[in-house]
Amino acid sequence: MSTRDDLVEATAELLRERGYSATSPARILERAGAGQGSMYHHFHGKADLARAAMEHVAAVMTEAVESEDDPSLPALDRIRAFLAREWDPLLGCRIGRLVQDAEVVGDDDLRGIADRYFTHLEDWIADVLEVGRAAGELRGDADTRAAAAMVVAVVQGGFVLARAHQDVATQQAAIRGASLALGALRAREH
Amino acid sequence: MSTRDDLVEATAELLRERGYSATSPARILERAGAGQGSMYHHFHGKADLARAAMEHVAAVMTEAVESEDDPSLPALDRIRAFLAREWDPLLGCRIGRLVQDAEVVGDDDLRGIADRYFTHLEDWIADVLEVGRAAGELRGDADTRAAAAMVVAVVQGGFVLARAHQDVATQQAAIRGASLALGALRAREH
DNA sequence: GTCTATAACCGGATAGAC
DNA sequence: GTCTATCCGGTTATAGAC
Repeated sequence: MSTRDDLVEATAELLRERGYSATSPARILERAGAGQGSMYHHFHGKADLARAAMEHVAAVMTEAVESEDDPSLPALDRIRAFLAREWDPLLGCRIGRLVQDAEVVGDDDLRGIADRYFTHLEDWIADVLEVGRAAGELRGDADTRAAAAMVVAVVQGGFVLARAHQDVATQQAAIRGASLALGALRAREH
Repeated sequence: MSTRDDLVEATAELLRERGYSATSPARILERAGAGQGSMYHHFHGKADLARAAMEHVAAVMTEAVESEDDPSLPALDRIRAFLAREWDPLLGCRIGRLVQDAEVVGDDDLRGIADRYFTHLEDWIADVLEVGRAAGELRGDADTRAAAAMVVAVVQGGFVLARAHQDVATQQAAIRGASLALGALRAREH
């Protein structure tokens, strides 16, 4: 693996463990086993390196969600499988966490990565639900965009609660609550 | 108002605007119109001042939620009124935001304030739903703890999405989705 | 109780050798 | 392409005068 890749990898790890502001170039270099010259040769600076790392992480996470999906299942089962994924709540979402950092939100390049990541996820869920509606599985008047936003928000909020409590149980409870509540979208049985 | 109160007030504002790590004592002093000596006279340091500010904010927010509640309404209406409160999503939750900061989570005094704040909120919502179940409004098998965790998580996750998108609409959609989905808890009509 | 001066340290970035 | 030495600015904390 190239020094450049080592730097991106080390940055991604530290972003996950400590967030953006609290991650210093010095620590990145230490973990990557590289000198300062390498970093400033391959990247313009800390923000540029973080941008590369965030883009890598967002691509990996998006790919993971879609590769685990089984489109032959009923829509609600697909969404419930998404909710039931293995999250790592104590570390927080690798993307969502960063967006609470003023430096990240103040940099349109960095925030844009999170923006597009969540937009893609919300669209994907809404599309799955639309398929379910077209198949008659869901109510004709189901608000699929609202439901998709709710699903993504429950996972993200679960991370917040897990970190506050230092305990994974509350995120699991929130996800269970959302899974159960999604039953409200189901078309009435005849 | 005393210098001490000015310091707590200025800290609470900056915590909201910039988070914990990015808030320096120098900025607090500038905003409070005080010198460094005052701060170190009244508090042990930055963490101690933040603790006072977070405790103040958590108390104010808890009080606001409970004072806006109308216990004579049906349970689902009370929870939906909570969800429909005026949030300020672009700034993030004054408590939940801080918990993504490694320095806050690493300090049990600071994290403990967030921990207790959310525990209290989850308990309050679960209690309201229990009242609704006892009154026959909700299904007998409703998982009130899961539903309470979901409600708090949707609000917190909505803050995350609002910041990522720099747009309040997604939080509103998530809240609408949760409000609608809570209908799954309602007892069947006979 | 409040002030200013200063210490000791760490952040991000640059310079220039190899 | 990678290294080390160095700069400048900002951070938290302390000292000691008023």
